[in-house]
Amino acid sequence: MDARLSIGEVARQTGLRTSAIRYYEAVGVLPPADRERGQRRYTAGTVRRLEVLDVAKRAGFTLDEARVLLATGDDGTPAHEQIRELAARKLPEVDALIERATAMRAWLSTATGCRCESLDVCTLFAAGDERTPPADAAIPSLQISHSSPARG
Amino acid sequence: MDARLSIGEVARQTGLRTSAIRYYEAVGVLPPADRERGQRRYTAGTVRRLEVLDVAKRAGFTLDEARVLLATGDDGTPAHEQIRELAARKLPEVDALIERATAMRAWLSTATGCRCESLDVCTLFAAGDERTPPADAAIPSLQISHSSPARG
DNA sequence: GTCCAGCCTCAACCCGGCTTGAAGTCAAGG
DNA sequence: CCTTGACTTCAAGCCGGGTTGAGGCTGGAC
Repeated sequence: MDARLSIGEVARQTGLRTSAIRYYEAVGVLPPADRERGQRRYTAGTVRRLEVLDVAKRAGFTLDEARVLLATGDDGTPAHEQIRELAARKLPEVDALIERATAMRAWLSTATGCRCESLDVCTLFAAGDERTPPADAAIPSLQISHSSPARG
Repeated sequence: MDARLSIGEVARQTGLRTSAIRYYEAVGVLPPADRERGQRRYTAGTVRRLEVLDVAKRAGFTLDEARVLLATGDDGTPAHEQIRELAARKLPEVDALIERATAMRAWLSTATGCRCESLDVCTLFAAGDERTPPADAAIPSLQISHSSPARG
């Protein structure tokens, strides 16, 4: 169960490079691994965490945020407090991502069939308000309510 | 209609910084703008493109790919050929993104309620095969078919 | 006539997220 | 023995996607 995996084996199982795994340790996303004659030894739990990390990254989490997701106390207790906080913050973002990705998907699949002549006419680029598209409301317009990009 | 917007107005309408807009021009995502006494002048079309760009970026497109989406000939003709190609390539990726984001969403919303004691027990971190979760199949496990990360 | 806002260019910098390379350790195998 | 391969550290480099700052022009208000 704690089959003491080498970094190479973890890399193979996760599809990551060893350099990335070391990097994750260096920046604190993974806890310092146990050493056996100087070499890192991992367990299946690490592989699970790296899979969670993979999904989290693809869902738009930074490594910094992912750190919270993967953080546990010395006893292996997940940091539920912080996870709940993070979750509350990120849920709307993930929802927005899904909404946008879905719009993009529709747009792309429409795009594969579009043959119109000019941008001014192309419903793919129609804006909601400035140039009303040809009443053909079935075409996704990529106009999603967007709170203008949060900028520092 | 081609209301000759200044870069500042475009920035206001899109929520971008002027530096970003100039950068997009520099890297070819936007075509070189018309100049009026040295200053860039845009039309509503540019604002539309920048909105498309925004969605595309959030759906995981790089600027390089977005360039294709926004590319038009001198006549304003969308580059449908390339858009179709790109769409065909990206659709599965966008689908995967949606799938993952949806899983993440479910996970996060489960996470807000989880109170278990240890990682080994926490179903949030359960792997599909090594440790079967407590038969409670309603809990999202973040185990999504994943083609291992494409690495150069 | 001088102040200001808003634009211009260009080079430099920054940040996140790794990768790469040099130099060294260690265990097993021929 | 000596090589091979997998590991170690550390510093430096790279890429995407911008931001920042210096130095300068321009046009309108006071």
